[in-house]
Amino acid sequence: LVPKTQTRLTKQRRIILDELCRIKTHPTADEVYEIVRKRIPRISLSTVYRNLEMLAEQGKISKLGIDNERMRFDGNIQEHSHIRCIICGKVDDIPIEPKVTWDEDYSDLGYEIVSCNIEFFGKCPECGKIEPS
Amino acid sequence: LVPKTQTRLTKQRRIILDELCRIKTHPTADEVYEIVRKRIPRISLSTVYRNLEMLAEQGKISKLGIDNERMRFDGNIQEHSHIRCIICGKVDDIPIEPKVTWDEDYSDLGYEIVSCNIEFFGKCPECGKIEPS
DNA sequence: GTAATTGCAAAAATTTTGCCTCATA
DNA sequence: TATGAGGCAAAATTTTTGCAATTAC
Repeated sequence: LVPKTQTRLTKQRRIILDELCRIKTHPTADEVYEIVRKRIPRISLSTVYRNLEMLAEQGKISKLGIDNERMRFDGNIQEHSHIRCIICGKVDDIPIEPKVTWDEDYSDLGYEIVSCNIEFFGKCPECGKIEPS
Repeated sequence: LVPKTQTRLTKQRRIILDELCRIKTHPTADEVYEIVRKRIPRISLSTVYRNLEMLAEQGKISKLGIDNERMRFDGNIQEHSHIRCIICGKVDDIPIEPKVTWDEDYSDLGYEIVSCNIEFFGKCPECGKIEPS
């Protein structure tokens, strides 16, 4: 059995979540720190990191991009998508480009859309064997 | 006029590109360093970084994920996609989920596909004004 | 009261830069 | 031979960790 450890709603945690839900941008840890510091001047950056991590684990916030991402390089410059193993982090190529369509008119976003990238997530053959769903 | 600066094909650059095209994985800079080191034992990690950067700029290799990505957090846990400005890096929400379809049968990848993420790239209203295409 | 959490400082991990030497074109 | 590029070491940047003090429950 896993000893269930309670989580306490500290002022720091509450305010970090509160601010993150309020703002429309997608701040980095450092930016969250600067925002929260206006309400808790003595908060430390490591508290921000720890709480962002915990809130994301609990599904109360989400992370953009890939967890612990370091830049990866690809010698194949043909257009192709990737699939990333959610267990071991391995990245493989997907040979055929999927199609992306949307019904909504995105023009009022004000963005000029240039391209899009699709990344799949799944369990690779090895990890699927070890941890069957 | 921009003084065109020539690029030289050094042994280091040639071998980095060669190895990156050979392997099917998508190594980090550090992993490229370890691979290339078998052929050029005295190469330095900074040379690897510099060349990966240059090769990517020249379009001879590509980078997975976002350039200079730091982890970003989002207080909105509704499923939604994002669009990232290719000029200033700002990330905005896209309200309606686009649809992804594919014709190919991906089952022989051996992956159990769990989800996929679509990220759009474009010019945000501000940057589109400054640098019209 | 107990143990989860904080703040601080130091360490770890990743990437970039300065500078002098080397070697490609 | 001129200058782009490399090697090395140091700096910069981002994230994690150890620990004593604090605080939510």
